[in-house]
Amino acid sequence: MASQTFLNLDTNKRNKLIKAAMDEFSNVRYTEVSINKIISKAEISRGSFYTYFIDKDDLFSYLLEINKNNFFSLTKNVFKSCNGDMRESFLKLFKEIVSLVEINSFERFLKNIFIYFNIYREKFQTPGHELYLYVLEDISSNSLKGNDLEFYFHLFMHNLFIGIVEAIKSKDVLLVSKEYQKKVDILCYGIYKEDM
Amino acid sequence: MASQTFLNLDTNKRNKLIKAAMDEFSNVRYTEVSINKIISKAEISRGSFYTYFIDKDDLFSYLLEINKNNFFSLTKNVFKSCNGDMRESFLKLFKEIVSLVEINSFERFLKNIFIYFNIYREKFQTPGHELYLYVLEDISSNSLKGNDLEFYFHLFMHNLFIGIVEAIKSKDVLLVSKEYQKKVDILCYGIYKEDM
DNA sequence: TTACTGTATGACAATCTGTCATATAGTAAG
DNA sequence: CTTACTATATGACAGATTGTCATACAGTAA
Repeated sequence: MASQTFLNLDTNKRNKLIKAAMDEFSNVRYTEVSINKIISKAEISRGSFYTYFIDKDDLFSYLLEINKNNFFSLTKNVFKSCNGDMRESFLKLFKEIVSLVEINSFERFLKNIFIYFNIYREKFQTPGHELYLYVLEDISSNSLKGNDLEFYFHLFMHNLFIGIVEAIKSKDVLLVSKEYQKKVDILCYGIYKEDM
Repeated sequence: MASQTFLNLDTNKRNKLIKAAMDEFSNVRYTEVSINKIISKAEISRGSFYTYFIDKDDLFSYLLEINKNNFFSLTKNVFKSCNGDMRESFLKLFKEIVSLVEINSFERFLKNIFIYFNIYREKFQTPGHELYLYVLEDISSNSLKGNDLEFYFHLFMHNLFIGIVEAIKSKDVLLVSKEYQKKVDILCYGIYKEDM
């Protein structure tokens, strides 16, 4: 997961590789991402690359890692601005991320994150728990049932991920957005009538 | 998606290829599945393979297709035996599938189905709607809110998939099983207190 | 016998990946 | 200064993979 050698590298050289990798991961499907193309774009030798990273998965997980912080702070801020209400926060998060995707036009990278997340998860740990701890203080659990805040949080977060993928895929963001809201409401209030 | 040429094939020859492909998809990660290995195991030429299928994804989607029916009828039967109750049915489905996985020891294939489902979904349509129509008559919607039965069904189904992946991965089936039940209950009754 | 259609084949070009022996550069010690 | 050591860089190489294509074969209909 990014060798010391890589971290010791001159900033420019390091960024050049990161840039090249981000570009590649943003333009083609994960399966088609070619280390060859990345190293030639970054103008480093094949051998060097393999002293920095073990393989494609390793590189990908590093890219996720360095993008993680943005996501963490976005989440925290949204929760703050919604007074910690789960429903509000996750509705807002969805909107924010969708517009981020539209603006930054690295759909493909996000797509890869979300679509290949399972691959990633097969090898690496998700930072889910870490994220939870990071925003915990900003979540309000007053109006929630039971004692499973972390469980709820992960569930909502997962649902958010799915929603984002759908939004990126379908391009009919409005429809997907409505469906996402429905799902959030189901998670909040359930599908069974109350007098059951 | 399986050319006519392939479908015209002598049954033995066809099954030999299916078997070889199933084996391969059951033993290694999707990314590592090698068409080379499949054709040599099935004793067909490289050229032949490519008159049958376009590429790996195409082959995979065909394998899913021929496994689909088993899943369809399992689902239908479970719904019948649970008098159409969503909660009961999806709890039971989970148990049934988990034990199926244990018995049949083609974990890797199922793993690939579930883990690489997103890849599949990127290219192909899921049979979700078809399945819904197939079991519709056996679903009871009396005690459910609103008018979104199909939406609910997909949501529960998706949740089931996630649960199965987790079960296959973790091997601590008991824990995963409990978490799955929790999720089902959240989908049924929500996380917010009723007097909200 | 001819012509046509459907199917099979494996050599081929174009990749790609991970490794390794070798080279280089920078630094610390004698 | 030079010896020695460590960190880093390199690209050739072996091994594999993929998709294509010209060619061949076989069965059938005219």
